Amino acid sequence: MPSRHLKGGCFSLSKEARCVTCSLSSLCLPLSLNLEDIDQLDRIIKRRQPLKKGEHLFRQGDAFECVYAVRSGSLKNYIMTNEGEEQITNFHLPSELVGMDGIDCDVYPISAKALETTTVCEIPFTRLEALAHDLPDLRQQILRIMSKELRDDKQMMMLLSKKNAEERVATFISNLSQRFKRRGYSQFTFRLPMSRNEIGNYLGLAVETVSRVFTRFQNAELIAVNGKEVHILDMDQLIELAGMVDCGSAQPPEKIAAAQ
Amino acid sequence: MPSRHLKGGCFSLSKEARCVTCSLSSLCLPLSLNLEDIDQLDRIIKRRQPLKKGEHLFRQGDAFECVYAVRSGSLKNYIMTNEGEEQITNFHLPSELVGMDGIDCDVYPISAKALETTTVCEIPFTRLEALAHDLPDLRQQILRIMSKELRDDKQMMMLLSKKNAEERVATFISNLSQRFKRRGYSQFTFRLPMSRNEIGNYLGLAVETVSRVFTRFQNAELIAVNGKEVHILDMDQLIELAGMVDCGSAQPPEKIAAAQ
DNA sequence: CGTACATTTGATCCACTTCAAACTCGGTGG
DNA sequence: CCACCGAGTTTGAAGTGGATCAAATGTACG
Repeated sequence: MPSRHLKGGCFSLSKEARCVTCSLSSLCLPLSLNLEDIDQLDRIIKRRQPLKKGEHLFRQGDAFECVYAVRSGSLKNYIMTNEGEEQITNFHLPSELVGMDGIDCDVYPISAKALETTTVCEIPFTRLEALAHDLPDLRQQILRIMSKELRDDKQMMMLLSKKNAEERVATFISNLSQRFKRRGYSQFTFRLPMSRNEIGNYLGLAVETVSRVFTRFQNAELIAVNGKEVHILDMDQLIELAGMVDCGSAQPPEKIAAAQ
Repeated sequence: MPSRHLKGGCFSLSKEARCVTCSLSSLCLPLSLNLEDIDQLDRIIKRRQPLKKGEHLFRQGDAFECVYAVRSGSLKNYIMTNEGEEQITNFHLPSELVGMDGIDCDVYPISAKALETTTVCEIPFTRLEALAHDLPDLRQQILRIMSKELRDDKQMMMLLSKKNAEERVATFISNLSQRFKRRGYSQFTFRLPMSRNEIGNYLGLAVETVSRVFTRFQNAELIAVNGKEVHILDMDQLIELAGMVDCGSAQPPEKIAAAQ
């Protein structure tokens, strides 16, 4: 299989930290690259020390230099309103790419902060760009990732402008569930890495409203909640309640839309 | 004084319709390309017959084949909720690129419809991709355009989840004003290409609310409105009211964020 | 010049926010 | 080992911004 020799200088941390052996590679940047190309990508990626909960990966206004792939843990992205309050724009789970919206600025337009202990792969953007010059598949994958984020953003706009509180929370939970599933975790039982406050901020709701909807869902036996632990008891109804399916958010674009 | 006509750079269509002579090229895809490269880009671009008001450029679910640059007129993008109502996700003015969020689907995830008589440049995506293989500047420009859209989307999320009705409308008007200005039109006097209904849909407000805010602004002598004609009387206060500056939405990323 | 549609205005209603207070839980130090 | 603290969460009560309903006015266009 891998004809290439292991690159020199892989000690303690870096030993296992290679794209070829990474269980997330099929969801991440290396997708659709062949082994040699993955190896090239590997060489420009730095594995950083884990971030502790609450630490920033980067701050709005920092010089834009790298994009990052989450390896474990989770992050939130947020921007600041001019009154100084934060608006969370995204949560990131393992395999997801962070920082792509800084490409045409010299600085990151958003901040990224760890919700728990989190490890990331650091990818210097200029080197990624240079590599993409030679690897059409990598280029395409970058575009795919960005256009997927664009589509997710449109779904989020729809949520914020058309859905009521229950639909928002149902959408949020079922979306998380699908993402966990894709990453090999249970789709029915998981731990929310973010606080109620952060959920509310993200969904455009007051904390109290989020809390109330959680209890309502619990009473309706849709879910069972214990602090941050969530069990989904009735997935069908939850998705039904969520309203619209997040087409393309969880699954690759099969022939879903073809039916239309 | 009435707003000038949109001079997308064409009288008899195909003859004048070349990127090199197009007045929009500095805002559009050719930005930062040299003359030769522009010429190459030119060759893959098709100029279509103008769309009439209400016609679709493409529909959600159509096979994804091309991206489009608006040359004159304007478009709206929208997605359908599963109840069949539309959610407008964007309005597009001349020089703006449409359809990039379809890249990783086989189909367009949104619809694009003309708000008025509109001409576009049609760019077959596979050919664009092939060309981008040889032109790093073009590649970068594509990334820039997409990442700019990502940033605009985050701003929109902030608007939808944190701003009240007046702030939303003020943001909307001042944002349009800046975009018109960049394109060489008056920033103080312009014609809204969309209906009140569409504004409300886009901003997550009921039509009635939009209308009320317009009259309130008019009474406060912030703006003067006559149907779709808008005069901005007090730009400073309007921007003040809009709350947060759309950093990067209108201007290229100067050293705005550096101050932080 | 009249019909259909878009916009405006007024009156009422309601989902969510806000304010206030109790409760839970993980951690910490006496 | 347990009392205590503070942040996060839940619950209750009251207030409100914008939605909805209804109707009048304005406007485009065949």
